[in-house]
Amino acid sequence: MSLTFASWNINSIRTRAHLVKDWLDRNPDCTLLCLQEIKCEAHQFPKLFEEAGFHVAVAGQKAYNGVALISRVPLTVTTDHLPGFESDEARYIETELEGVTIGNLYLPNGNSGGDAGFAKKLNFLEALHQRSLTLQKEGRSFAFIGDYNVCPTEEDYAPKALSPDDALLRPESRAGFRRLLWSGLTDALRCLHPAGRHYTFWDYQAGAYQRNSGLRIDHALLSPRLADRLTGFTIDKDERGREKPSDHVPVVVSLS
DNA sequence: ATGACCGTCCACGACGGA
Repeated sequence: MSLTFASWNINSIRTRAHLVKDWLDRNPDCTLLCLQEIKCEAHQFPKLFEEAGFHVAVAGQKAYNGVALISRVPLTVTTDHLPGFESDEARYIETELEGVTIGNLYLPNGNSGGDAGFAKKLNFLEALHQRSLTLQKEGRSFAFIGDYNVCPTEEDYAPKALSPDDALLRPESRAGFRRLLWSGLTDALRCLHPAGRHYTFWDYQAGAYQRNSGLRIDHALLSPRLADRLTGFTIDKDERGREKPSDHVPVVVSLS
């Protein structure tokens, strides 16, 4: 049975609900959309999706962070936080869909809050690694999809788009991402495109999109049996050119 | 060479984002 799901850091769902609804209408094959940075509490999440027949699950908070699921089929939430990541911040929600566990994540950026802020980023990566081991031990097929705030290699950001000591590039951040790969997971984009620059984010400043000065920070990591079903990983770059866009674009995973 | 954006809130400036 085929399955298509997507991820999009929307940078405020209340500001961009119409863009999300338009996108869903133009992508009828996408069963589940994972959102990050909704920047609101559950009760503030726009009602138009449920009014249109979608199923919605929200892990929200005031002003910052927040993740949500919008589904064409009824939703079962397995957890609304990442086990082992001790924090009030709403950064993880997980569902099970057609026998596949899908973890929707928003990793801490790690540039603010000094050493403690960076440690929070590494703690999240380690908790995600533990989640990977747990799910594999349980024999489950799963995907971790979302905004990782990590450029895994030098090929994953435009020259000079970030300062060399940025938290998105730090060796410890990249080691945390590689540890997920070593646990057996497959980077969907690199599975299909082993080389080449494919960005998912362009800063609002300095005409970054027009200059294609972007980053690859939105990723989908797949468990082994799911990776065997991978048929497509699409970056919907055109969304960045719309009126009042998010700074991230949707990424879409297709499985056979 | 430099600066350049955006969304949120006990809102008109500070903070976080990346």
